[in-house]
Amino acid sequence: MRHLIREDLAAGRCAGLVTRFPPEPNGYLHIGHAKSICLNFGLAAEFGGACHLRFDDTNPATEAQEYVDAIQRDLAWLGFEWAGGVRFTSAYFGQLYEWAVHLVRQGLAYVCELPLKAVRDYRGTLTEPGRDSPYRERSVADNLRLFAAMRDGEFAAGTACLRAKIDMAHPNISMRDPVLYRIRQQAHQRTGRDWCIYPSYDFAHGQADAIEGVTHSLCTLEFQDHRPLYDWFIEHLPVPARPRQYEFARLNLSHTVTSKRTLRRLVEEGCVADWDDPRMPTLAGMRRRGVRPAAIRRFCADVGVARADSRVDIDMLEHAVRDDLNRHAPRAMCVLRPLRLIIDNYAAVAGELHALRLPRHPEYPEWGERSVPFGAELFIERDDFSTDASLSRKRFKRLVLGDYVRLRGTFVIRAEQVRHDAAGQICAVHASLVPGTLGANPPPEMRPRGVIHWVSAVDHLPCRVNLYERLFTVAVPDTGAASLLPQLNPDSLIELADCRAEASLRQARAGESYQFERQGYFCLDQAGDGADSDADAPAADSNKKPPLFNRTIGLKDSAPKGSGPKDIGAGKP
RNA sequence: UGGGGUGUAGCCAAGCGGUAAGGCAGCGGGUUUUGAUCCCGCCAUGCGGAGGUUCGAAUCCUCCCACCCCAGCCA
Repeated sequence: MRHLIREDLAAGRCAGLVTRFPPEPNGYLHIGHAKSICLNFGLAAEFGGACHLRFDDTNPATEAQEYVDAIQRDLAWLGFEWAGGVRFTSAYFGQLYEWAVHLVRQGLAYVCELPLKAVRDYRGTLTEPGRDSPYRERSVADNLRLFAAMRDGEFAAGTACLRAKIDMAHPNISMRDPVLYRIRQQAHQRTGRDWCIYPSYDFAHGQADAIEGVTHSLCTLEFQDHRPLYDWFIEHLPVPARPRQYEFARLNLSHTVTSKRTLRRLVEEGCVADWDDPRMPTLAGMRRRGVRPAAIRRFCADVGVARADSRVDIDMLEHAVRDDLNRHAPRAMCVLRPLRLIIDNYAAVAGELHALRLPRHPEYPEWGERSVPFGAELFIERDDFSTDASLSRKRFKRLVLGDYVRLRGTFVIRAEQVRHDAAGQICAVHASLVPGTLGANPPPEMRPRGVIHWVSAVDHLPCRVNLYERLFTVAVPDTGAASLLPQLNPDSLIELADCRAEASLRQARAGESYQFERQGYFCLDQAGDGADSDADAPAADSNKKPPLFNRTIGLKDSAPKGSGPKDIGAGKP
């Protein structure tokens, strides 16, 4: 793509570079759009050009203001600024109409009154040529009069349309007298009732590009067949510029879908809560989930732009998200499934120690420290404790009765005994601190099996946590299936209601990301509209009900198979 | 069996006649008070296939094969 542009610039085919991102406001932006956005805006920035935002709103039947608002929000969030104001194809309806009349005058367009089904029949098939419409040879005068009548609402929808007169036997089907204008007795969200005829994509897109001075109109592969038509209009119309269309492959991602149609199905069939459900690959969903815009931009850069159909492994996206968060998320501790830990020799060993100062980020001391309450009564992860002493140290690097483990940031402890409740469930573990192990290693015989995280049982933030995983279990979802349900991951959302976060998280702001050590990246849930600015977003403790943290993504887990945190545990709640 | 495209590692992707970049995944090792991060190493005698041109071919030519898109008054 770069090569093409450099060539065009070098050959003097255009003075500068102008691109455009042309969404139709009929759905939310998703990760696939992000690729196009990064390409269009990125190229413009790289070549010192401009990129326009233009809503391709030529079909009032499916479009709505809700989407134009959401799209602008997502674009701004992603970090791109469009040149000039927001543009709309609908703003060019007047000019487009005049150009249609121009074609009629040139004898290059005619009003066709064939019913829809007949138009299809006359078009021929992939291997057979089409036949001329019986209305094809109408006089210019008749066509002028009829087209005006169309505009004036004298035809019912579907009874007439304006077609270009090109070649019904053309091997490229999109050149077989394509429709320029069709009748829609429908109010448009921007032009209201001004029009009852609307231009087709083919007739509107290239001309809108020309009006705006777009030099490189980048679109996806499926429009390749339309390029001759795009050029035909530009050649036959007195347009002010000669934009050119270039195509690239759209983004396909494994384990998810990137089609607005299927995304809509997920919402409408209740598979997810809404367009901004954190499991959705929409920009709104990913934002809610805690993905930062930089991660999406990085991912798009990693993926590259080519003309070969491909499907990118979602691992690549997840890597970009983790890599970005690793460098930007402060660390904290949070116990998801609490198990009480009582330290019997606390006073004797720790004395008056009631809090610890731990770094916000182990690699960036300049980020400062946070205070973490510490004491004789803590919570640890249920999955981090086992009474099974036969578990090997290599396989289970956590707390086992009679063995040692490091409490992250503090002492090494030894598990002494367990207490059970009336139902026979483990309800508490008694442990002892190993003296002299605060900031120092114990003698070899007391080597801890590993490091576990913890939270003070008396001073912490009770909270809820939503764990998200891939929406689809299959790498390549069948979007045509009667029901999407069988392909969905039943564990794509796990809601935990009784979690305990360290006290410093009371200061967390909506949308802010943290790494909960040993677990993953989480962010305080935010209103789905993305309107919160950091300044006035509510803090985690500002609400009555326990705050909700969304897991953006788990830490990479290299535990040997069958021994990972998810595979082994003392019990689930 | 019309037209338009595309084939480089498990997945993306550079390469544009001079002897196969990079990333993801995977594997092995080191560091580590996160089974994370970080660091080191391995991972295409091979570029869809077969011929040909050339001192030299993933790059040029020929033929073949596979896959994708097009028959909306959607975009």
